[in-house]
Amino acid sequence: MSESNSMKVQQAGEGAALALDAFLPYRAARLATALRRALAAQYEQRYDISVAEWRVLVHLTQQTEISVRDIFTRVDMDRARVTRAVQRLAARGYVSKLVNQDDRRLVKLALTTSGTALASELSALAAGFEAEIMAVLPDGSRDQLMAQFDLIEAAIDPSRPGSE
Amino acid sequence: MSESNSMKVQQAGEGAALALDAFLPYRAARLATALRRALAAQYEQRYDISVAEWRVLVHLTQQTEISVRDIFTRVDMDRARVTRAVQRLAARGYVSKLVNQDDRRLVKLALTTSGTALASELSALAAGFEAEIMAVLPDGSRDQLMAQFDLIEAAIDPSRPGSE
DNA sequence: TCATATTCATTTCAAATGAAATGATTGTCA
DNA sequence: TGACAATCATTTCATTTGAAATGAATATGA
Repeated sequence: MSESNSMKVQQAGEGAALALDAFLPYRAARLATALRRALAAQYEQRYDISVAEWRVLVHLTQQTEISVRDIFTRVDMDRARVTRAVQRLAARGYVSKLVNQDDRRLVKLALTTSGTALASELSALAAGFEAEIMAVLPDGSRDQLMAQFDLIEAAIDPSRPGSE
Repeated sequence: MSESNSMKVQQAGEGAALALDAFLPYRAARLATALRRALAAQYEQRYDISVAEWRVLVHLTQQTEISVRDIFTRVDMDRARVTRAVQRLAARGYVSKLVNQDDRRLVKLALTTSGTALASELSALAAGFEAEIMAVLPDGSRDQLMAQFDLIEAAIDPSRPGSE
């Protein structure tokens, strides 16, 4: 510590002082972290489910008989993370994992009965959480936000337009 | 694989099928990741700077003579991550680290001359990146987004209202 | 048909992460 | 004043992460 330094320290300012609090990537990251933490606090200990596992579970409520690839291309996790989440969920009996006989490289994932029950509980929890937050925003904010998010994502990665 | 299973698989649906694509925490996470990746792609290799280091640098353009604590309470990184980012930045001469003589537990961080120069380049890069994205949104979207983000964050953590 | 390329899920391994422990300093209050 | 609590930055250590390697299966094309 207290490095013997002949380095010159310069006052901040003058240059291009980026306003971090109004900088979209920073604000988006901060918002996402706050939301993730607050939501995870409601299910992580109670159900012993990680964020990655939560995402896989909820995704499986939308489409069943789906592969690992189907999930990680949409859910913004890499293949390894999905594989691990699925392993834990399968080990606990929430998800069934079968080989797709049409293409035996693929895995056929589906919720089990207990997985469906758990996913329902988690979905209800999540919906309630979101409703509480949305209550503080003006009407129509949600659709507005989603539309803006869509536009921004399209601007970043033009190869992934719209929903799918 | 192909676990011998007598588990029953249930069709998805019926329960509470949460619409993931319209679920705020999920969409915020996806947006934040997309933005972070796209921006980092522009500076990580070119300047050999990590995301954490970028945040510390830019934060130091806003306020100098600041402590590790000042940064991690605002920048959404834990203490260890800030400490490590600062260490790498100091080792490369971008940041000076001195003991605060008023309270010798605290560190007094500041940009060096070369750190200021680097931060300026990075800020310009970031501003350009953001401008490109904002160009696809209707006028006024930025302020609208920031206002909405503020409200949401306030709803999540009432102890951290507004900017400060 | 056969050789090669591609795709998928998993595993490996090095690096990043963060909760808790540590050591140093300052604050509190009897 | 002195004992104890609180705060700060750092380090430790076990876990998580993700890029690349692996092995298995399918697609391609000569």
